[in-house]
Amino acid sequence: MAKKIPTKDQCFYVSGLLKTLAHPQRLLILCHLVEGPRSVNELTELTDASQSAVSQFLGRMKAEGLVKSERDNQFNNYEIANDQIKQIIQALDKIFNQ
Amino acid sequence: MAKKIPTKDQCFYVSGLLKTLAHPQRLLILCHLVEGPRSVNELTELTDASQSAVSQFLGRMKAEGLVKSERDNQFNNYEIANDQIKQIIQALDKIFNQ
DNA sequence: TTATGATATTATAATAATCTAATATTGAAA
DNA sequence: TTTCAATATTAGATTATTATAATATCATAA
Repeated sequence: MAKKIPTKDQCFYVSGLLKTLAHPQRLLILCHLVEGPRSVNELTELTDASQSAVSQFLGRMKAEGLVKSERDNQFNNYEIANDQIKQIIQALDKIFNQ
Repeated sequence: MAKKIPTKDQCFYVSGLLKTLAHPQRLLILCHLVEGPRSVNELTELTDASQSAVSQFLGRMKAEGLVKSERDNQFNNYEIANDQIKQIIQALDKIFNQ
């Protein structure tokens, strides 16, 4: 069977996701989130970005559907939004980390 | 065994690659190149970008090591530079195209 | 209440990316 | 040698992205 080349719409959609992934600290945050939910504070400590920056990263990734969050009183715990995102991170890990 | 979180250096490197991938027409070009080498003209016809834009896309992707090119007289045939790049495209295809 | 820790928002300056138009190069063919 | 097709380069205006600083919100504890 012949390979299917993606449509322009698909390329727009996927490249939009990649654009959000394509930032060193957002990517690092997502790698951590693959391990499980983390609070903003935890993620701030795990990266070397400021609290404001991390909150903005998470806000953008949430707006674009890469992560979701659940409030636990003062804490806001973020996690990977869906399996496609998890699969991208895992695929990148497999390709570059072995 | 515990999962390995990438180092900052790895995140910089991979996010740099992703940044170059994260463009609808560059991504489409790469999807075509997975099928085999293509000339600049062919790629210009397969996308709806101008010849100048396609040449610039290819130039950037070549500079960043995503593609390589081989001149065949007047033609310049581009292809995927290495297996890691091919694997990224194929992984994305698997995740989003099925 | 007041204070405090956790998080979000806003504004802004600096930088980077993008597209287009114009022009240059290069090899082959006439 | 002139022409033409294929490709590359350059310059510029426009727009997007980024990091930082300052401030706001909001829940809890004192």
